[in-house]
Amino acid sequence: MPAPDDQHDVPALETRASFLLSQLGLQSAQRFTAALAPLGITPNRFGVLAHLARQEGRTQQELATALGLHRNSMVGLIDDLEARGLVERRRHPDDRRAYAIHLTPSAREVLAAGDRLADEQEEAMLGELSAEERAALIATLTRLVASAGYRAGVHPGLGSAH
Amino acid sequence: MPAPDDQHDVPALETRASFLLSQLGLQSAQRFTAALAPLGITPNRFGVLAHLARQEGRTQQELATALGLHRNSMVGLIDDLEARGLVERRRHPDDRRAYAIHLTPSAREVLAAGDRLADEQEEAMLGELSAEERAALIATLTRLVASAGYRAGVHPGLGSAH
DNA sequence: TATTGTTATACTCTATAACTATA
DNA sequence: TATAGTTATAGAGTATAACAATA
Repeated sequence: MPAPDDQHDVPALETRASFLLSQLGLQSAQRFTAALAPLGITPNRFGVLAHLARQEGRTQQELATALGLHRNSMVGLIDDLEARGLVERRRHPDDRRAYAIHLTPSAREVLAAGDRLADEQEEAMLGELSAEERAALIATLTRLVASAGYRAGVHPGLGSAH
Repeated sequence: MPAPDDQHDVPALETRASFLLSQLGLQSAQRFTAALAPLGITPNRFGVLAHLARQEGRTQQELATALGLHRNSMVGLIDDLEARGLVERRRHPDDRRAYAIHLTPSAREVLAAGDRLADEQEEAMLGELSAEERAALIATLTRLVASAGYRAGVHPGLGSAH
């Protein structure tokens, strides 16, 4: 049988930080998705709740802008969260076109539970590293995020900037 | 106007490595997608070519298994690459059910060009870091990938393991 | 005239099952 | 009976345009 012509002068993807980051980043997202599933929400929904928790009463448009997605997409996200009893659409006091989105007590429980799950995941992913290595990694990653021009805590996966 | 009730005792997503990795990883993937676009391929296709470059003549099934996706999905990928003149489906010498997939000279140019683009992206993303910081980052990420059980160079985004 | 929220539509990806031809 | 490749279909996710109510 003709042996396959092996060639080893090939792009070494696995030694590049950009590839490793992409690999680990997707893995991290997939794990978090699986961890949140029993709570009935996705990382996207969790991100909206977390953002709301910092300032309730925002309009859908404000939330969409803050999270970098289109207001059309926010409709479905809020529909979902409302159907699960995690947010309420109240009338906006100043603008009768807009809703003021508020968290329910149930949402605060979900946020706390998700936070615990994120802690467990952090432990599982970084378990091999020493405290110093963890600190160095987080410091470096934080610098890279800042230099990329992202606002802290805003994940690009929510939408692709409109 | 009623001030929104700010709350700052909230999950600190942005200080967790898992969140930062997810952010940077997706960013890295999006940049690479944009960089490869002028070449007419996506990171997925590039990954198939890169894998093929290490060992030509593989069957679609072997490629699918190696890259962690279903053979059904490989059909479309190979269709695409074949239509663009990047791979050829030759008859397999030992198994008349299977194809032996081979790269074209054009594919080797695409691989080289993509490799250059990946270098440029690495430079753009890590530009702020010193040589020591880069080395430390890559070493740490490599350990994390290994501990996660991935094979080097196999990206989980290609498919979700079947 | 511009903006908030909504709906409808289309397009991409992915997942699944079922079919054929070979083994 | 199992395997390689194919096809068809359905579902999730996302992007775009157009609409009604209000500013």
